Parts: sequence; structure tokens; C-alpha cells
Amino acid sequence: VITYTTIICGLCREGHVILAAHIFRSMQRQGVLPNVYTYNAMMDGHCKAASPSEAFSLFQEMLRNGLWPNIVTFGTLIDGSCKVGDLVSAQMLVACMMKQGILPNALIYNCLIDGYCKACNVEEAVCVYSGMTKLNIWPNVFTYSILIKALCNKYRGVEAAALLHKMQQAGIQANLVTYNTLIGGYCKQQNMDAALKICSLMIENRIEPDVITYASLIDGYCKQGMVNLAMGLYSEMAIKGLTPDVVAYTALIDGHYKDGNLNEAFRLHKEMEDLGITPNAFTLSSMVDGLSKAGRVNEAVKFLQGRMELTDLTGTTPSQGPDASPDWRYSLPNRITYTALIHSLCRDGQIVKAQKFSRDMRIFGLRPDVVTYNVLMWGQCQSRHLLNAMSLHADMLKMGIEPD
RNA sequence: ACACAUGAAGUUU
Repeated sequence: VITYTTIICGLCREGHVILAAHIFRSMQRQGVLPNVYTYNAMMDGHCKAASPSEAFSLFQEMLRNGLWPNIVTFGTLIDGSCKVGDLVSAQMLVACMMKQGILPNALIYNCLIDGYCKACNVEEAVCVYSGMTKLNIWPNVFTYSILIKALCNKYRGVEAAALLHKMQQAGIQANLVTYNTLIGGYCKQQNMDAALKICSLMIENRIEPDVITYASLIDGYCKQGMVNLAMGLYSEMAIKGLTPDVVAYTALIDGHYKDGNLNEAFRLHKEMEDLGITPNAFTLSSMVDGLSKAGRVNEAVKFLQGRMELTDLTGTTPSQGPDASPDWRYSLPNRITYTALIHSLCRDGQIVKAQKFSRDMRIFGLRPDVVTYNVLMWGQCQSRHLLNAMSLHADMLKMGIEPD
């Protein structure tokens, strides 16, 4: 059982949930019965794949098999529910576990607080927070990081920094994630001076900046149009022995495109591939959008078609079976990539080709969203095809997409 | 052998 559980856990962590589910079934066929740990691991896999409903049916199954859920079981399901914004289910699970005499711990309160914060319901988050302190369950470094992030998202950077102080005074040391959260928050607000101040604070506290720290700063500088400073950090990473990852590269590529420096964007794109860092849908979107906005629409089309042929080749051979290798799935274009391309074709007056790609994306199972429809309607209006624009509008209503 | 927090891309000329 321990061997199987370890394997299932590892597969889930790598994103191979479907494969893990097959192992989970085949172990039972071989007479090895899953225990609470196995069920917990499998449920967590489903939750992390954003399908808590699968996890809930396993939960029912484990109850039918006479296994008692423990605090990890509830923590897993509560986190999964919170992550998809289903706070009603999360609260029901809390009530359910308490009825069984299991009291929620700080981890479970953290999941609820994070869930409410991400649902933009800070009042409820604060309620949960005071609820836990009243029960003498003390907020930990996770709790504070979650709250700091929520304040940053509300453009309350000053209060976020104050909370950093408060946690230190409560005897809780900020860690790498806490600092990165604040740095990222300031970078997003384009307050690079404040971000750098937090960097020096973390270094004073002997916490080494990592790839995420650098990527946040790089993106912040790129968005300020200070690509030279971003490149300075990029070379600093190399000296420190840190390799930029796909996120850092994508931020730089996007920054160079928006700076009008296409050659540097191309160079970085080639460099990351040479290093074995697979460009993902974000990278593809930046490439397509950058090429398009530089007036090189047809190259953007060719680039994307080239990528798709490439992924088809690698996608059919090594990843047969029930699970798909994320290597090729992640490098496929997504809805945003297509929308960027459709927009550029519309801008270029190639409305028929834009419609072709709009059909293609559906064939690949990608649902257009409100931005895609906005772009398509804008394209029709540009061509003075007003009735086509209206039928697109009717279409989106029929698909249940709210116009904005 | 099991659960919690951090960074990148598209519409509004």
C-alpha cells in the first residue's frame, strides 16, 4: 500500500492524474486495498487538477469502504473546494468534520482565508481569521502570506508591509514566499522602489532571492519600459547560478517585444529552447502578440502553425496511453494565444482568416471568451459587416458569455 | 506514503 500510495502521490504531483487514477484502480484489482493515505493522495490529485467533484466521489467511496476520514482528508477536500471558489462546500466540510469531533487546524483555516480572499470577499476572510484566533489557533507564516497577498491585490501595499512587521513582532519569521509575495505585489503596482526595499530587507534577513523574486522584478521593470534594468537582473541571475525559467523568459520576451526589440525577443526565445526550457502557452501568446503588433501578422501565423506541427510530432509518440504528457500539452496554444492571433488578423483586414482560426480553436476544444468575442466583433465592425457583428453578439449570449 | 501561501501572455484604436 505504501509503495502504491507513493507512486500515486508522485504521479499526481507531476500532473499525471489520469494515470494515477488508473494505478489506483489496478492496485485494487491486484488485491491491494487503498487506505486513508492512498485515498487522500488520490483526492488531492483530483483537487489539484481542479476537479474536486472527482475527489468527492472518492470521499463517498472511502466511507462506503468503511475507512474513516482524518484531518488530512478534510484539509484536502476543503482546499480543493476553496481553490475552485466553492466556499459553500468548504464550510459544509468544516461543519462535517467538527461533527465527527475533528477540530480544524491552522492549515484548514488558511485554506478558507485564501479562498475568501481570492473570491474578493475580504470581510469573510477576516471573519475566519478572527474566528481562528478566538479558538487559540495561531496564524502562521502561511496565514500572513495569504493576507499580505490579498492586501497587495487590493492595492494596499502600505498595509501589506505593515502586516509584515506585525508578523515579525508576533514572532513569526517571514520566509521566501512571504517576501516574494510583497515584492510581486509592489512590482505589479509598478512601485519598483518599494519592491527593491523589500529585497534589501529579505537579504538583511539572510533569505536568498530565488527565480521567482527575479522574475517578479524582471516583469516589473519590463512593464515600466525599463528593459535594460530587467536585462541587468537577467545577467545577475546567471552569475548567481540561477537559471531563468519559462516565466522569467516569457516576461523578458514580452518586454522586448513591447520595447520594439524583436531581435532580442527572438534571441531569448531560441536561447530558452536551447536550454531545454519548453515555451508554454504564455510564451506562445507573447510571441504571437509581439509579432502581430510589430506588423508581422503572417509570420505570427506561420510561427504558430510551425509550433503546432512540432507538438503533433512529439505529442503522438512518447505519450500514448490514458495520460497525456504535459510537455506537449503545455506548449499548445490556448484561448489567449488564439485571441491575440485573431485580433491581429482582424487588424490586418484578414477577417476570413480570423474566422478560420476562430473555428480552429473550437475544434481544439478551446472555448472563446468575452475578449475573443470582443475582438471578433471589433473585426466585423472594422469591415463594416454590422450584421455579422450582431450575430456574433447573439452567439456569445447563446453560449452564456456575459458581454462586458 | 497524504492537505495550505509567491512571479509571465490577449480586447477597450
